[in-house]
Formats: sequence, structure tokens, C-alpha cells
Amino acid sequence: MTGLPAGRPDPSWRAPLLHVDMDAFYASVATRDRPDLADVPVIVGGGTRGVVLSANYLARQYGVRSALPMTRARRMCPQAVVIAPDFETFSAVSSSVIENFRRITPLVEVVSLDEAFLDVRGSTRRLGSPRDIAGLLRATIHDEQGITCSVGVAASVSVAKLASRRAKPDGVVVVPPERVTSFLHPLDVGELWGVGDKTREMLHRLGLVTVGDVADTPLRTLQRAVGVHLGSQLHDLAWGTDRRTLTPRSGPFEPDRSMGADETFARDTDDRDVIVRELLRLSHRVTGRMRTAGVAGRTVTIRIRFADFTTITRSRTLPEATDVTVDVYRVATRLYDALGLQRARLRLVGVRVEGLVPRGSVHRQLVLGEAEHGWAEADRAVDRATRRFGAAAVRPASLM
DNA sequence: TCTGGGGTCCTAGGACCC
DNA sequence: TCTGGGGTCCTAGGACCC
Repeated sequence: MTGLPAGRPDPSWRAPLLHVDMDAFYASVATRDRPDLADVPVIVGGGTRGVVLSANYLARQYGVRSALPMTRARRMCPQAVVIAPDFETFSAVSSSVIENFRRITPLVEVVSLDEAFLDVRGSTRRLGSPRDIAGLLRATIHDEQGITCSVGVAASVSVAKLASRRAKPDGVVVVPPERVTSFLHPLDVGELWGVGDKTREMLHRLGLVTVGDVADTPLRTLQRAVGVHLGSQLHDLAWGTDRRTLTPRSGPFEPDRSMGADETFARDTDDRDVIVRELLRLSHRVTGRMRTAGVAGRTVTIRIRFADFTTITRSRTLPEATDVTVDVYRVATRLYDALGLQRARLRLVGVRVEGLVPRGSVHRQLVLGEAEHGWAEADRAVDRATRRFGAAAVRPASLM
């Protein structure tokens, strides 16, 4: 789809948004210096209870997909080489790739390690049509990083995103404005942003199978089925009329709204000691990240997943924001004990802190409280030691 | 040994205030 | 003494995304 008959005007001139998506990113990075793995199915994932994070295209021929349980993936493709993820390397490669994007335009919205939107409106005089820019970018990434990516080119972010999926692997798809509906309407509704398994099933039950079906459904009907918000969102997406502009993240520091950590046990457990110790570890991990980011939060939420995979949450909002390990840990433990679980076997526990605000804006009372019990200063000492000696060196006593 | 870990956003009910 | 609305906060659950 990249080739154009000579002499025809390039239709990408009216489609200045690019969605760049690395092909099988983790698997590509993990194997780029391993010519011995070039013709072998490769799965990136870990642990016995984990899921597939990424699979190369050879492994995908066996039906292996991201988010598939590792046990199933191994069964489907026993000859696959399994590689544990190395997020430091993934992040480093990602940063280099994003640097390439920013050399093309400052208007970059980074979606994740392997995905970004670019607005190239201001770059065409210097670099050519959006299609030309997509080609340039793909060549640069391939030369510098030794991995491939796919690019969708359109006038709206949602269409650009769908176009890049269509371009995979290692290709470019341009969808100019006049071809948007003919591109969108044959697609399955499940392709739309915001439609996952549940919504897709519900829409299918209603006889809405393609994006065109959704487009032809009255807005009110749609909203009754899936809610007011999602209903109008789907209506817009189905007509390619979503007006969302890209939001570059390079601007002023925008703190996360929440930070959390959870952990699946190697085996299900009903042992309160084990569970509470895990809550301490997670509280320590989360507040450590909060202190590094300079934020504090008021609402502590724990998450409990039972052996049968049902999941509940319990939360409590404090009068003042905190970033102190023991504050979060105490709330988490109380929430857990209040459940009164007896022999229930747990698969996972999690701790999350919400309502984050910059630490500097936190009320004076917190400072007084800290001075009283001294825990905040203790946290900071632990953080300093961790920076110098590593996480293994300093842990709460009950984790030793 | 089916089903990770990091997030965001929406909905809905009840409390509470004006 | 029979029942208003609007707004905000809190809690719980759920869907979704990468």
C-alpha cells in the first residue's frame, strides 16, 4: 500500500497524524543481537503464573499472543524459546526511538514503550509529505535500532491507530479523509478503541458486528446499550469524526493520578503472616516510588484476588495525604483484617495510593505528624541507603 | 499450576451540604 | 409531615489499554 502510481498527488498531505507502533517490540529487542534466534519462535514472558508479554511473528503462527497465559503458550508452541523480559533494555531502546520522533516534531504523544502519535503538520516543508516522513522514520529506526515498526497515517488519532495495525508488520498505511468511512466500516467493532471483549460481545448480541453497523445505529440506542459516554464515543469513532487532538507529554510535569503495586503469589495462600508481609513489601515499594516522584496521596486501596480469580477492592481515605510507608501499610493491614477472611486462599494482593498531589502542597498537619513519629525521616534514610547500596540492602525488619 | 502488572476512566449508590 | 434538586465526596466494582 506504500507504492503510488507516478504523477498522482500524494493523498497523505491531508493526513498529518502518524501512529507509530513497534513490531513485536519486546521480542524484537530481545532477539536483535541474536542471529541464532532469527528463525525460531520466540516468546517474551516470565514466571510460571505469568502471561505472554510479546511473541515474534513465528510464534504468532502458532496462535501465541500477548496476554496469553504462559502455560497455554508453551503448550501451543513447545519449541519456542522463552526469554525473560529485560525492561531496562526495553526502556533504553524506547528512549532512543522517542528521541528520533522528537527530531521530526516536538508534537509527540508517547502512549507506551512501543507506541506514539506524531503530529507532523509543521514538519512537511522540511521533510516532505506525511508518507515521506513515515518512510524516513522507519528507515532511521531500522538503521539505528535494528528493529522494525509500522506506521498509520491519517487525519485523526483513532484512524491513524487503526491504520498502523493494518500496516503490520513493517509497513505503512495511509488513510486520507475521503477514504475514512470505507476503511472503517468493514472492520469488526472490537477494533475500536474502548471496545474490549465484554463490549464486543454485547454489541454482537445486538447484531452490531461491524463498525458500519455501529455507525448506522441511532445514538440513543447505542447509549442505552453501552452507557451515555461510551455510546457517543463509539458513534464518533465509527464515523471517524473524533476530534481528540494529541497531547504531547513534554509539557509541564503532570503527576500520575495514582501509584500502586500488586503481586501474584507463587502459590495461593491463606496465611495471614505471608499476606501481611506482602502488604508491607508493596506499601514500601509504592511509597518509595511516590517519594521519588515527590507526591503524596490520601486514598489507600487494597486489592484482593481469590483463588477463583474473583477480585475485590477496599479503600479508605485519610484526612491528610501521606507518602510514609507505615501510614500506608497500617491502612492496608486494617482494610485486610476488616475483611475477616478465614481460610480463603488468595492469589494476589495489591496496594494503591490515589488522589496524588505534589508533596509540597501537602498540609502542615502532615509535617507535624511526621515530626511526632519520625517515620517520614526513617523513610528518607531508607531511600538514601537504597540509592547507595541497592534495594536488597535495606528492607523493613519483618522482611529480613 | 489457565489468566501479570502498571495504569485510567466510568458508573452508581449513599452521605452530606446548601 | 411527606419529600425538591444540585453538587461533591467517598466507596466498590468493572471495563479497558499497553
